[in-house]
Amino acid sequence: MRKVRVRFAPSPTGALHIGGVRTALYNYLFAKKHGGDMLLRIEDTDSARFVPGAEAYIVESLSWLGIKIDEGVGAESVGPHAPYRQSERKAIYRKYVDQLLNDDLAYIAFDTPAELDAKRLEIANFQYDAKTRELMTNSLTLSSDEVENRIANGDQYVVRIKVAANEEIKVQDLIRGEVVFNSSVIDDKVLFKSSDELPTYHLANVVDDYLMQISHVIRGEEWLPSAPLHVLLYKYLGWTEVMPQFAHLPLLLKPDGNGKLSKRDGDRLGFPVFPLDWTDPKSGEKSSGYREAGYFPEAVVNFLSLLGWNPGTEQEIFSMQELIDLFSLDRVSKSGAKFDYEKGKWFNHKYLQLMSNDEVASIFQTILFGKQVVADITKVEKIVSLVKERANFVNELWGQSSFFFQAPTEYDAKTVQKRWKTETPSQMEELIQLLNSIDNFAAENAENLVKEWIAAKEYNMGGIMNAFRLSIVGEPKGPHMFDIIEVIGKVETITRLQNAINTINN
RNA sequence: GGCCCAUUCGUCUAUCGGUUAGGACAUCAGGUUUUCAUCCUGGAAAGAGGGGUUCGACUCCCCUAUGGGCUACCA
Repeated sequence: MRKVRVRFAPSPTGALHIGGVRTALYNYLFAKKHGGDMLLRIEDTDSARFVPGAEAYIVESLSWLGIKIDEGVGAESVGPHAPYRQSERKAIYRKYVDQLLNDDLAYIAFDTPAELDAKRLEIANFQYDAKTRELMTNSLTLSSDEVENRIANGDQYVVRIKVAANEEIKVQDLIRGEVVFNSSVIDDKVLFKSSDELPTYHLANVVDDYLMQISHVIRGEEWLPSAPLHVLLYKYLGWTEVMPQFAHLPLLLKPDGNGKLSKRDGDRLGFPVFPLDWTDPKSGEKSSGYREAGYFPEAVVNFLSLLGWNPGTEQEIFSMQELIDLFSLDRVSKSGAKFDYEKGKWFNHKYLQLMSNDEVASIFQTILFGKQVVADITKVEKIVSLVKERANFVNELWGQSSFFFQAPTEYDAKTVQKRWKTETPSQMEELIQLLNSIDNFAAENAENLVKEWIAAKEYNMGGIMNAFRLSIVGEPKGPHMFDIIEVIGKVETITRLQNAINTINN
């Protein structure tokens, strides 16, 4: 059995889409499951669409997510098939173009884009193929002298594959089974263009997969229609024996309505569709990423892994290693999955709860620094333990705990109206007296003493506690009152109570 | 238009001919928390339609419908 070698082969045309991330993830899981290699190859044969920074973005994204590249761009050691950028492999492809030309399996065509457009207008559903190639300007209709003259003359040309009419082409897909195409629906695709001496995607992809000994091609479903062309290329080049196995993944769809998930959906519905923040170098347009939105990479990986695959059990939370152990292409679903952002948040919530308080505290502390809040790490850790379960993201912790660090500057009007009665100020004065006399401010002790006082005075428990909370927090929210005052301490507690008495209703 | 792929609760999905069609997210109702949130318990919620095949179809086949992808000198 052949060594498993898979590749992720994006084009550096912008930020890596979350669907692409999932494709990379599935490739990675499959490779690691079978002890194989994961390659990263950059498919930049279209210089017009090249975007600076996109490649670095892709590498950083995969690294953040914990998808390790064994070979190619971004790998620790580049590998035996370098270079792994197609633009740097220019010299390699020409040989195979010539081979196809010599074997009469491809031909040279001179039709300009304008002429092709004209043909499309002239003939409805025009396709450059066995039926129409005789009508066009190419090496099949021109004399060989004429062809040579034109090339010598500097005329631009392309090399097209010569697809035979009406033959069955079978694609074996690991997810979908056998898919049969009729060769007549495939056009004579351009394989190479003289303008930049570069192959197009199809040829470069097949040649590189062959040379890099790729065993499995795992890619998005949008490639299924061109799979028969690729099968044909393997056949024409004499490589059928080592042709990789194909697996076409279902697409990620819009959360609402229909269609492929796009950047616009993220903007419209308010969630990231990219792993990392990205600013388009040309337009300056910004897109938000999962990392900066506060997601843990493990949560994103877990979430994406289950969008189109599941192990058949009711387990929901998986480490990368568990995913590797469990992954199997025959458990990948066939139909597209609508992107359910709410579930993504839930995954992050789960991972936040799983993370230890000191880990969360150290992340939270950097957020606190950004807010000019300096706090001892043990105090931050204690606060994290009290509010962590309320949050989906570390960056939500501030909203849940700011009152630990800052006294309220205003008091929620509705709560004041509801909880601050005429007798409240004098009760709070009494509470101050009581708290002042307590030496052990640990939550349990303070709670017992305060409750005893309330009972002895026959005060209303809710009336006291809610006014107390309003004084300390400023709003009707937050964890257990006595946990809060234990953290902020006696002096601060009394200060806040006094401040509330002085401020509210004045 | 043509070709290809797909179709189970609102969403992600389990089921690989015989099940009260299961789980999760979201939602609703109770409970806990004298706050808010969390959490716990429970409820509602699905086989696109029509034909076959079969003792028996969500499951296999065909048709229809719907959705999606592709249809460039882009990937």
